[in-house]
Amino acid sequence: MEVVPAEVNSLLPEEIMDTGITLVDDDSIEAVIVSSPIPMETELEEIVNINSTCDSTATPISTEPVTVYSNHTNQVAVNTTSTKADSNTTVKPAFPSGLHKLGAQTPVTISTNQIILNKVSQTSDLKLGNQTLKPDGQKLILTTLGKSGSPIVLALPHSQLPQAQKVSTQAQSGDAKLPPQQIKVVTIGGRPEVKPAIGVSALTPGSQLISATTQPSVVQTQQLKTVQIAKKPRTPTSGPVITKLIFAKPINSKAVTGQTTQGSPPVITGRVLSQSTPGTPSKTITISESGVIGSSLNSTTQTPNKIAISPLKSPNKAVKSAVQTITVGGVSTSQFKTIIPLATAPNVQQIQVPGSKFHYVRLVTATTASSSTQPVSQNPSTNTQPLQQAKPVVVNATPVRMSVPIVTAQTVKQVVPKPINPTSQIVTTSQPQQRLIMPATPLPQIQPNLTNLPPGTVLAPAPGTGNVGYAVLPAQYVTQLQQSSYVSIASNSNFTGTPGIQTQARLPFNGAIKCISSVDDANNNFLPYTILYSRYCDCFANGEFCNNCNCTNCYNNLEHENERQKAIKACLDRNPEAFKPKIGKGKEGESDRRHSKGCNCKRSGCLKNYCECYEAKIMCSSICKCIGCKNFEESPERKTLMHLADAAEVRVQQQTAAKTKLSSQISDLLTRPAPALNSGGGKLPFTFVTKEVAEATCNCLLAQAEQADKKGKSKAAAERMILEEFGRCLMSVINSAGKAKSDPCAMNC
DNA sequence: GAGTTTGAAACT
DNA sequence: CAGTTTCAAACTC
Repeated sequence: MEVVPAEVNSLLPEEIMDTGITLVDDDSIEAVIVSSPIPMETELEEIVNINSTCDSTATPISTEPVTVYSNHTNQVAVNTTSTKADSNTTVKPAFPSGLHKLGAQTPVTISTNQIILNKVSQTSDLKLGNQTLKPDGQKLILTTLGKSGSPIVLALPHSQLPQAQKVSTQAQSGDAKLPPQQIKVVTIGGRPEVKPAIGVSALTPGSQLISATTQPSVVQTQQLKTVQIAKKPRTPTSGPVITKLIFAKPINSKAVTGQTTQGSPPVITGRVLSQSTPGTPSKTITISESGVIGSSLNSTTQTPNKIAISPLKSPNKAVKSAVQTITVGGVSTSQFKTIIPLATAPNVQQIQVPGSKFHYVRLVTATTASSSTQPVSQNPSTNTQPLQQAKPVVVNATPVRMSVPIVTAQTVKQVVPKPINPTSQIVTTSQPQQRLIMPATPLPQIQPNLTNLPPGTVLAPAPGTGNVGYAVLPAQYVTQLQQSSYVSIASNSNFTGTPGIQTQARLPFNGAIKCISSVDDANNNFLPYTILYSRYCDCFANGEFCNNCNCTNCYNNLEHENERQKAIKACLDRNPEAFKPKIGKGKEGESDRRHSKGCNCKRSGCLKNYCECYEAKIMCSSICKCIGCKNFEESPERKTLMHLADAAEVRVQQQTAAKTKLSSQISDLLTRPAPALNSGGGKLPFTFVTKEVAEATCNCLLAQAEQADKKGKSKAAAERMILEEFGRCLMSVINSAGKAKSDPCAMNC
C-alpha cells in the first residue's frame, strides 16, 4: 500500500491560495520519497510500522539515498547512491532564458520553476524543452524548469551521505522497516539564492534525503517535507498499482495589503508523481515549482473549489473565500490534501453519496486486484521511527470493502494514535467541501458511506481481507488527475511550447461554463497561450486552476500546465503587475486600503459595483481617473447610499427577527392545547371575533367612511377616522374578551 | 433568465 | 498615451 502522507498536502492549494500569508522564514519544500510499487497508499511511518509488525523480516530494506547537488553552471546533477545500480543523471536546466528575467524582476516566477522528476524506465532520453534527460538506468530524473540562473539543488550533503548509506545498510540488515527499493527523492530548490548543499537537514532514519538547500542567509528557507510511497513486496500476482500522484500546489500567498516582498522564493505549485515498475509503463514524478508572486503571506485563505496556484487573488475576492487553516505545531498551515497513488490507467468514476456534501470518486484499475497489498498493521506502538511526517490514517476496516460504515476521520485518527513530531501532526479543523475517495487497488465497487473523512485519510484493508484500500482526497485533484491521465511523458515533453496539445480540451466533471478559450484558429493551428486562457477568467486571474467551471476548451488546468505557464508569462510580460492584488495599502496619511491603479469609471459615479473601488468598499483615491466620482468621503450621494444600505440592512434584520418571532409564536400556538371555550380561563381575544363581531366592525368602519365623506374630509383624514374607529372596535373586542375571561357568560350574553 | 450596462484589460 | 475592442460581471427588467 502506498500512501502519500497527508502532510505533504500542507504544500498544497489552500496554503498557496492564501491571500494574506506572509512568507516568514520558511517556505516548505517537501522531499518526496517514493518507494516502489505498492498497491496501497500509506504513510511511511505507518508503513514502517506495518512492515515491522507484519513482515519485519520478510522485507529487506534498501534505501536509495539520492544525492543531488547543483553547481553554479546551471546544471543539476543528480547522484543517486543506492544499493542498486543507479547511475548518475545530469539534468540541464530547461527553461529558456526568456523566462529568466521573470524571476529576478518579477516576483512571479511560476513558469520558471518547475521540477519534474521523471522516473525513467525508458532507455531513450527525454527532452523537455532544452533539457535532456538521460535515464542512465536511473529511476528518477530530476529536471528543473527553473531559471537557468536558479540552480535547483537536490543535494545530499556530503556529510550526510554516509549517514544515508548507513541507513540504507541498516535497512538491508533487516532492521529498518522500509521496503526495498525505496525512494528516491527529491528536493526541490530552484531559487536564485539556492546554493548547493547547504544546511541539508537529515531526515529521520529510514528516510532518504532529499533536500533542497537554500542560502543560509536567505530569509526564506525551505522546509523539507517528505512524501513517501512505501513499497511493499510484490506478490506474484501483484500488478502495478500506483500510477500517478498529482500534487497541485498553488503558489503561496497573496498579500492583502498588496505589499510585495522582495525576492519571494518560488514555491512548489504542483507535482505529478508517478511511479514506474518493471513491466509497467514508466511513470513520472512531476514537481512544478512556481514563484511567489511578490506578495507577502500572512494568512491562509482558500477557495474551496479552486486549486490555487498562485497568490493572485485580489483581497476582496479573497474575503469571499472560505478560510481553512490548520495549526500544525503552532504553525499555521493549510489543510492538507492528499493525493493517493492510483492504479495504473485509473478509471475514475464519480460516486454520488446521498446526503453527503462530498464527492467521491472510485478508481478502478485494470490491473489485477490480487496484488501485493499487505494488510496494514494496526499497532502503532511498534512504530519506532518517528518521522516528521503527518500520517494518513490507516483504518482497519473490516473485511475491507469500503462499503462498511467507516468511522469519521477524527475518530480514526484517535484510533490510531501515533507519536509523531508535533510539527508534523496533521490537525484537520476544516474540511474542503469535496472529498474523493479513491481505491488504491482495483475494486469493483465502493459503497459510499464515507463522509467526513478528511483528505489524507487512508483506508486500508484489514489483514487478509483483500487488497483494496482507499484514500480520501479533494475532488479537484481527481479532476486534475483525470485530465492528467491523458498526459503522458510525451505530452510533458512539450515544454517547448510545441503545439502538440490541441483542441483536446476536456470539460471538467461537472463542466460548467466560463473561460472559453480558443485553441485553434481557422487553419487548425495551435494558438498559443495568448488566447489559451481568457484574461477574463477569474480562476486564471486569481492564479487558480479551473475546476468545475464549465469552461470550454479550458487550458487552465494541470494537464496544460505548460501552456498555462506560458500564458502566465505572457500576462506578466504585458503587465508585471497583472497578478498583484488590486487593493493595496495606501500612502502615508491615506486610508489603509486603496486601489493600486485606481478606477476609471465614467458612468457609474463609482457608486456601483462596476467600480472596483466601490466593490472593494473603499473610497476612490487620488490615483483614480474616474469621471463624476461620488465615491469620496463627503459625497452626499455616497452617504445616502450608505444610509440606504444600512437602513436596508436593518430592515432585513428586523424582518428576519419578526419572522422568527412570529414563527415561534405560531409554533407555540400550534403546540398548545386548544383553548377550551368553556374552561373559563383559556380564551384568547381572537376567539371572540365572531362573524357577527366582524360584521359589526365593518359596519362601524363604513359608517365612519360615510361620515367622513359627508363632512368633506380629505382622504387622509377619512383614513384616520376609519382607523380610529377600527381601534375602538378592537378595544371593544379586547375588553369583551377580558370580561369573558372573568365572566364566562359575558360574551354569550 | 435574457438583455443591457459597465469598466477593466487588451489591443491598435 | 489615447482610442477602440473584447469580455465578463453587474445590473435591469
